[in-house]
Amino acid sequence: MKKYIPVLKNTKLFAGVGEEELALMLGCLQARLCTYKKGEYVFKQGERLGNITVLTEGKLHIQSDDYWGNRSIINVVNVGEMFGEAYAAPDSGDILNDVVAVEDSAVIFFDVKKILTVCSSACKFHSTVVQNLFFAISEKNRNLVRKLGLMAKRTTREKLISYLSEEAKKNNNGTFDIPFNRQQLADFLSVDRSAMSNELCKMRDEGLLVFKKNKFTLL
Amino acid sequence: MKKYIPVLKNTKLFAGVGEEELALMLGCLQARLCTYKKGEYVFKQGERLGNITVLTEGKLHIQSDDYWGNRSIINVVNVGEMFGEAYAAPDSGDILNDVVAVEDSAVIFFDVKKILTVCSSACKFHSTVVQNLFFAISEKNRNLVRKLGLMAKRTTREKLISYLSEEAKKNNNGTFDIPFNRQQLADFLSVDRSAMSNELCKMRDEGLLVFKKNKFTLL
DNA sequence: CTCTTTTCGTTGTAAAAACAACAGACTTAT
DNA sequence: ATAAGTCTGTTGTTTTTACAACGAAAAGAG
Repeated sequence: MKKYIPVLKNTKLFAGVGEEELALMLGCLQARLCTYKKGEYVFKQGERLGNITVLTEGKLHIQSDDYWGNRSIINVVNVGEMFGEAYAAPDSGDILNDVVAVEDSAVIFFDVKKILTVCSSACKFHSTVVQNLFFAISEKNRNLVRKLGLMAKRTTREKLISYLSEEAKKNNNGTFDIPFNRQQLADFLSVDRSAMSNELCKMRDEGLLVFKKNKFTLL
Repeated sequence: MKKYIPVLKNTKLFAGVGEEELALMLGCLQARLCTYKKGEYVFKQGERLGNITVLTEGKLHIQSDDYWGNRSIINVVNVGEMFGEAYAAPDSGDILNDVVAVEDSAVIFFDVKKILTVCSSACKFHSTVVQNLFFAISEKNRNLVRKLGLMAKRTTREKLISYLSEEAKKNNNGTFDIPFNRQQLADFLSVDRSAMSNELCKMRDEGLLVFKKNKFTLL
């Protein structure tokens, strides 16, 4: 687990905490490391959660499949990002989505109670972490609202334009890579893949954008 | 403002704080009361926010209108509920949605900094409020994910069934009132009103449910 | 390198939603 | 009580999406 300390140091959760303190806190917060092969589930819908988790290696999707097999990708978790923090409160109920590794991944679990309860001695950075946690969850909240704005768009084209514009803005560049293949992008936007592919090509033919595989350029 | 202390006492934000302490905290947290007539805006998209707010009277919608006039209702704020808490972090950026009074309303504003900074003396309940704030924002997070699940549904019928089922569960009763008229429900689900109305009537004719105005019964 | 599997674009058809327009029921204000 | 305005359901048309099926290109395995 030690080897991930440099990763943890750069997370939003542990912002402002030094490597030495971090090493101490790993014990204090009862950190556990688990690894997952591509395709394995970290959590499944309906489970209970008593942990806050940080992805230290790989990539995860937060998603759910409905009765008919339609998949909906809620969010992507990248290295250094946190997940499960919305279930930190004691009466949070079952988790609503699956969390699945889309690459070989490593996850560190922290005991929620240990984080929320101010500890006795060593960890003077404890209160920093609690505040970090609050800010991080606020940010996630804003991102969820942003995604809701995306999902509220009525047509596939509007969804694509909104999504790609945001990605361009995020990268400060009209050219950028998206973290999805076509099927995943369709699942993220909740549309049919072939219809989306069709619409993308129409937009390309109209001169709105160009793309090659996952690299897009807005014109 | 005093007259709203009983309301505040029952909010999730001030859970566990007595009325006397609350009276003190109002000053400590620099509470301000504002009232709004039906239809007035509390916040507009693009503004900055340095407050956490509690609705003490009336009803609000968090919504946004796109370029073509399509309205999307993100959420409803009822008496005793909080809003704006996702912008408590210092670098939260502009707010993404409008907040509008759908009834004559009263809102109490609290200074975010005063809440997050532990105060000197009187307010021994300060840390309670900070933890309440964290739990409340976690819950809102879960609700946003739930709404995303709704929006991910591909057809109007599926959206309706999901929404109405959740409302029934929330009320522990197959018969319940919804807080929307038809146009608002359509805006909440991001579908066309007439198409939705049509679908509702088809579902009624198929014997799935009955309704009269805002009162629905699932069968 | 060859074979297999996955990804992506393309097409045609069927289903669903958006849109527009309108009439009747219900509300609200005067 | 009347008139004006709003809300809701209904219908027909147009647009968009979903679905299914397939071939070519790309990626991965042996």
